[in-house]
Amino acid sequence: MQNLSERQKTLLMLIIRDYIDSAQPVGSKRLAEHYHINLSSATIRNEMAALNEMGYLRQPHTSAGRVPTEEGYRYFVSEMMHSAELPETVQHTISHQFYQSRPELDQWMTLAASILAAQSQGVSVVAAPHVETPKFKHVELISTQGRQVLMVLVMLGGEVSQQILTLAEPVTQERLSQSATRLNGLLAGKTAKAISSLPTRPDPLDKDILLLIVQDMLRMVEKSSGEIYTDGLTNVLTEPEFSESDEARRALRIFEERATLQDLLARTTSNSNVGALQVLIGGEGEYDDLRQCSLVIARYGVPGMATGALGVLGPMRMAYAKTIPTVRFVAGLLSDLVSDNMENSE
Amino acid sequence: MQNLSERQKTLLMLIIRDYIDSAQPVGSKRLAEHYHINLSSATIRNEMAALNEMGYLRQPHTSAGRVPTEEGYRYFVSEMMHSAELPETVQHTISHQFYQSRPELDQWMTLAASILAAQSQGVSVVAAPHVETPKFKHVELISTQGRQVLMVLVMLGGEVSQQILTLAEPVTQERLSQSATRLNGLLAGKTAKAISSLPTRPDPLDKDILLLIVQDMLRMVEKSSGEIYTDGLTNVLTEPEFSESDEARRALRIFEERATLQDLLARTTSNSNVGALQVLIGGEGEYDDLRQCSLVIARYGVPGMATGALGVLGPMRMAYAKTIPTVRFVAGLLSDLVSDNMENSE
DNA sequence: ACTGGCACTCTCGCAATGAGAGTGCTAAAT
DNA sequence: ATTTAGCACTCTCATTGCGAGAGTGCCAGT
Repeated sequence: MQNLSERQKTLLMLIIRDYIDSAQPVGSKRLAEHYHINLSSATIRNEMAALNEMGYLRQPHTSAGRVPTEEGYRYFVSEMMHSAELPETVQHTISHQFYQSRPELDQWMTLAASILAAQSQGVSVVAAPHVETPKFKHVELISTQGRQVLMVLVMLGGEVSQQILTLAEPVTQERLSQSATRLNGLLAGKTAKAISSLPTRPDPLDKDILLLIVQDMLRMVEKSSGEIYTDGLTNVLTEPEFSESDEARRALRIFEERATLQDLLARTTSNSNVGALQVLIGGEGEYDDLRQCSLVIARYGVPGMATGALGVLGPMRMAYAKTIPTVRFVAGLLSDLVSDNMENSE
Repeated sequence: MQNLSERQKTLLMLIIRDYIDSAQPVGSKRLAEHYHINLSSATIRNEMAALNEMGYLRQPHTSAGRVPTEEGYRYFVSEMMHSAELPETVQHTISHQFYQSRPELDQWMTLAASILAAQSQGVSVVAAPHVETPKFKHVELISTQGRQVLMVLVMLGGEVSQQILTLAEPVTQERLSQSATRLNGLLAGKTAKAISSLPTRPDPLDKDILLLIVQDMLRMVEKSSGEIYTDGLTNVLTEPEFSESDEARRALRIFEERATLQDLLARTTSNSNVGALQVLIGGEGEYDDLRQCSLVIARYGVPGMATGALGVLGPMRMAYAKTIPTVRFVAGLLSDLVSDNMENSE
């Protein structure tokens, strides 16, 4: 599979690059004319036939131009991966935006999503950093209305999670505060696991509330996984792939049901380390709805502490040359921000 | 403009109804055959010509069928408004879903959005109930990370609003809690206005923090306006209006920038009372991006206390007959839920 | 006041046609 | 042994022409 001659390689790269921004099958003549390679169209034809054979290209119909296959895109991406670097001016513009925004997670996530979408002309997804084994720092119980109580849980590292509890009967704010204070003393620095194995000695005062709270808190901490931000949905609607086939359009439904999206992002946790960038092309056989799409995705953050994921979804014919370095750069930037934040808090 | 004969009226209604679910210009012959009116196609033609003249119908090209104009839709809607009622079975199904969901605002909003989208096949928008002149109930300050503090503000009525503050320097949780306690005593039951006119007597201990907090809180309460939930974006992508012209597609951008969306919803505050249902057809000259769309919108809640808005956006050719009663019914349901909630808390 | 009939118009789908682009292969040239 | 020129062939796509179908407006007759 790696037995591509140097010439075949450059040719393949050229063809794919051309197809990516023309969206039309590219033929030998066009290639020979537009790019000044010192080769005749006939030679190119021969090489094309070879690339066809090897499975990197395919023809929509006999005697039309060539179009990259998934394999073709994979080769293209793996070749380009190393070389691609974001121009310094762009790097500066982006950094600038981050450092002049308010230093809040929420702002950063929104900004990251917006930058990724704008640069790549695709749909961006950013998952907030999340601590793998969160440790309890502080809890607050706030009565909002009748039997409803807002529980705000702060993890070591600053991650915040909240939930509304509906109690069996109204409880005053004073008693809630007392409970919270006791919990804070009891649970400081503990992980979810440590808490669950805590002796549940009956508490004469308000044990049922306490139990409920502990339970809910566990559930919350367990399932929590960085909040998800997206942007650029409308970008992709103008791409021919999406306005024609509604197969591609179905892919957008993913963005309405966050569940599969989280799934997709979670995938990167196991498969890759922070810094490594993955490109999923054509759903990789696993995600049927993404058969016509590509996903460029990366983890960011401080491994072992807090990590998140971010990426761009687009048509398979996406502008990898711009998207990949952008994703990589923004991931690096967020990693720095997260790690700065960590050190600050020690 | 109201000088429509009874026959013209029924004809117009029939034509529009037919066009709404066929999406194709409707002609006299087709009309005469499919619906057994005791009229010949020739007579219908005459009436159609009249309706054309009056501006309710128009022809895409000379001698094609007729298509409703905006005026036509307006007439259609205003006629149908009263009669339309949701079938009882559907009413029950919907109520059931609400009463068996967890009694949390967040759940209700999501559910409402999902029901509206599913019933109407359009894009739904639901704005959480919001108190016009919110009164302070409780504040909590929680240190999350370094200099960052999460401020959670609870209004009378149970509305919750939060914001992250970045202080000049780190402050311990104890001191934050003290400040919060003092604020709670000082501000209980006060409106934003009342707070702003409070004497800002310098506080020896931590006056700068206090000032900052009061300021930020005011800003927060001022600008806050019920959170917005949407659903069904993908519904509308299959409609011919959206997959063909990208003019319509541009309308969807509105859902990415929540600002204009809030604007749109806010419009209903001034224009209408709770219970009244508005139908904006073709953007009504004000919203250029919505020139091809219609918006069915209603306020819900308890006037003077907490109100919100909800609605459905779709192509001008939307299924009003289903959308309007659904919007009305869900608005009523949410009104009940909100008002129940109010009483509960007294 | 309605309807039947007629002439007319406009779209839409279908087939035919021809240009253009592309291919593969073979034979010549380097 | 590569590369190239040339040729025959294929397939798409845009254009054209044409007839069917649907629709209209109007006039004259019930």
